[in-house]
Amino acid sequence: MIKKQLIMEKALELFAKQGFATTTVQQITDYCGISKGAFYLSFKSKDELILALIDHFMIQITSNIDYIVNNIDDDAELLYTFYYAMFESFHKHSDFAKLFIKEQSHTFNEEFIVKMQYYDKLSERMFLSLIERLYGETVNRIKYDLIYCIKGFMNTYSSLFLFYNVPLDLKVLAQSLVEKTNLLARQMTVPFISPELWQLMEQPLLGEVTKEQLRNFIDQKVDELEESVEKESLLLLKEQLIASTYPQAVVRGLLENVRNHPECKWISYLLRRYYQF
Amino acid sequence: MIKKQLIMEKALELFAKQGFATTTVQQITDYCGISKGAFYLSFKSKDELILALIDHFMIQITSNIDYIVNNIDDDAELLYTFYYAMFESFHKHSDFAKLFIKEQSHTFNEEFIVKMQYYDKLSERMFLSLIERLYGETVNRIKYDLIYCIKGFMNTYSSLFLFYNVPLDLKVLAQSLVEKTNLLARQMTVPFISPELWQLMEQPLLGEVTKEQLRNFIDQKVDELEESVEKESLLLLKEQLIASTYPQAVVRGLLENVRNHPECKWISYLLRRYYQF
DNA sequence: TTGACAAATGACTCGTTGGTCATTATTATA
DNA sequence: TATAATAATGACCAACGAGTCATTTGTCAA
Repeated sequence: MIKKQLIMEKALELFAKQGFATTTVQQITDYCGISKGAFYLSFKSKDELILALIDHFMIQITSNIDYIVNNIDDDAELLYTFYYAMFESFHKHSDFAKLFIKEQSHTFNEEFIVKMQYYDKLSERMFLSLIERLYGETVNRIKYDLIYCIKGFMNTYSSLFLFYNVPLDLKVLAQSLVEKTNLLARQMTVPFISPELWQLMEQPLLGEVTKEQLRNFIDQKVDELEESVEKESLLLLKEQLIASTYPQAVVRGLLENVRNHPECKWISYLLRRYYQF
Repeated sequence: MIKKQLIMEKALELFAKQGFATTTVQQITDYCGISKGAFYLSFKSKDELILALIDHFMIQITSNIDYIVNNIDDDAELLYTFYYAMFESFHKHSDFAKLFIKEQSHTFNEEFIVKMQYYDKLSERMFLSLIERLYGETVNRIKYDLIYCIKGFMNTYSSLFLFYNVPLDLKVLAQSLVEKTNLLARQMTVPFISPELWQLMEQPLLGEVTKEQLRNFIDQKVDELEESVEKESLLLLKEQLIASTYPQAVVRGLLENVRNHPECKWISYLLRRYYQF
């Protein structure tokens, strides 16, 4: 388990620097100070490694942002905090962000493409719910364009500080993007992306998670965990899924217990969405 | 010469579909109906091929846009026409656009990176001169942010129609982006990219072409060309570089002769910049 | 100390692919 | 037609790198 983490860390460094295809398994294992065979004890293949990396960090980032956004009551702060948290994440995990941007369009591995599309749609959804909450009905006609503008901002501004070594003033960046977004949201009148166009692009729909899937996820995680508050909380949350016995406050508390454990972020995110907290 | 073109066309198709790394030389030659050896009569390596493709199309697109923008007098139309021409180019050369987006970050080949940075800076320059012409002094503090917004728009909106098979209404798209750009240009007050930050990122400066370089370019092109008006015009333009004997009108005329020949677009673009037409 | 089990090693296999070159086909010239 | 020059071919080579597996090393309970 520790070995796996070591490989992921070291590999990420190399991938960010050289790209996935040009980094050999040998390089990774040399850099880790382990043998090539040891690599294949932790990962079935080189592809599985990058898939694991993507999941690991996207889960971390997505669920973190989602939590932050859902715990801000004041709409005036919302957008600012969102941008701030987003770029803070990219900055903190800059190696991952580089990898993610560089490898955005690996055409070969089917599973990889599906995964990327999944997270792309996921973030679009996040943007959309943010927009709807902030501007409500008034932006109905232009909301899909807003999503794309936000995506554009994220893209260009993040590659700016990722690939040039420039100092990064997160506060100004967030402020600046808040202003841009507000200007567009409040005054744009000519949308390009109509609801129909949007639907055309929604083809590979983002499925909802079922109760059974959630239970499986929890079972899996529980096996990997040591005895701890997190593990106990997860087990209780599983009980709750089967037969809801606890009041909402308890469920929220249990989720809070679990939220900060890096291994549980994804599950806690899914559960929060499931319970619509 | 014809063979080279055939290879470029067919290879572009395959690259757009499968990516550069996963397309083998064998696949390319099979698709062209020629032998593997024949490939290496036209290109020294597989890398040289992609470099040639990038140059070929970027020159085409860049010089075309530049020409259009420089031949519009009415500022009211300018931005619209710019966006329209830009996306029309991407649409027309969609295979190239796909390749370009997909391979934006090949870390391995040094020459490739330099080339991409060069064209990136080139387009930034184009955006900047457009912005300065349209909005003048008033946008001085926010002009670099405007560049990045435009880059962001180009990026997200083009991948939208490149990778999803959706119908494309160029007019609405251009209109929509014009509105967005105008809104931002006229009301943005919080820039993120300060002049100093901009300078930090300008490190690999875009060199000016010298008279000698231009003469070399022309000599090279002249050798490749059949007897034609274009060839004669180029020779005269070379004379003019050495000892300027003709009035401006003549030079302009000569450039006009050369402009539409696909092989001469780049030179005509460089000359126009040199003479500041 | 021993022996059973698990973890780790790295030499090796094997498929792939960019690039070469001796040979053959084609065209131009005398 | 003969000869030279040029174009084209595809079998072959060498390098590389993902993944395997027989063997060694380490661990721990009896």
